[in-house]
Amino acid sequence: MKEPTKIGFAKGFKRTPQRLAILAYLEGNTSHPSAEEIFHAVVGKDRTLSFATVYNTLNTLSKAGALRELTIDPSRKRYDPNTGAHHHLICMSCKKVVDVPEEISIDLPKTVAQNFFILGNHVEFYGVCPACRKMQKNV
Amino acid sequence: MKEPTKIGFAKGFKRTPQRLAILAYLEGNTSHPSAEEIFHAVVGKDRTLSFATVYNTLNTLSKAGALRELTIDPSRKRYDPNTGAHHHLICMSCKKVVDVPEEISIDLPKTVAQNFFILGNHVEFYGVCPACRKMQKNV
DNA sequence: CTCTTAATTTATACTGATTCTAAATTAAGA
DNA sequence: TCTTAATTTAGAATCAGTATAAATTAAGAG
Repeated sequence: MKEPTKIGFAKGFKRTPQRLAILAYLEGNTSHPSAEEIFHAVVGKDRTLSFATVYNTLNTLSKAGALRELTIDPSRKRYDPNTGAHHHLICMSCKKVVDVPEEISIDLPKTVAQNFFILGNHVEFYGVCPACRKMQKNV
Repeated sequence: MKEPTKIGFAKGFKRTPQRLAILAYLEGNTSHPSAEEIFHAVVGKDRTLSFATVYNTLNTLSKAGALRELTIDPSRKRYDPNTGAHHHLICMSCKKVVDVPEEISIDLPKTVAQNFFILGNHVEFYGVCPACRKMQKNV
């Protein structure tokens, strides 16, 4: 009598080949892919996959809390299967996004918090990745 | 021989009524408006304003560093005339965005920073604003 | 003040991301 | 094996934002 460990396997969710392929691609993925990137990667495994299914699945997983929608890129959503508290390092040059696995606790003085009940935070660090640093030096 | 204090007034930039109206609306504005909100607010003052001009002006101001484009809202860009280092408090219920005027310095251990050259950070605090807290209690 | 010109505005067409719709398919469980 | 609700699908629709090209105009020269 095992509890299902993953969304998509929970009661009321069907174990479709499309979902399994998307989940397999996402599992442990740290590249913060967009819907389009997910579609292209997964359609290679499951030829029948449609774009609409990618969106459906991503929305279902997000609502179920099994996936985090990142609002980091001004032009599209990116998806992160790591739902634990962590942060991101963004290369301002090539736009690569890298995980910062630490939790960061920041205390805001009450005056600053303006009576908000604070539940969490997300830090985006902006910088230049090693590869881009090298490029810049060569120019 | 005054230096122009604002973008849009600098050499090579024309002082058009549309720009002046947009700048006037943005000046000191802490509501983090979207392009659409800006258009609606400003078209009331200057009937001739077009949507395209709003985008043109916002892009010009952003490139010139007089305006910050916020990537906070998954569905559209928001604009912040406060270009100094600060952070944001986001109500998860009503989506209101409030400024956190403090600078926050976070040191990342080298191992975590993965050799990125870090230039800055932006913290999003997620919480529930006072108004929404009251609502929730009443439900 | 008038002229010239490059910057700007505008309407409109277009793109790209995402959502919606409605019909066809299918996993799951009786 | 059957039934049914969940899912997939193609394609249309929507929405934010960008591109285009013609018309307008601010600004500086004379």
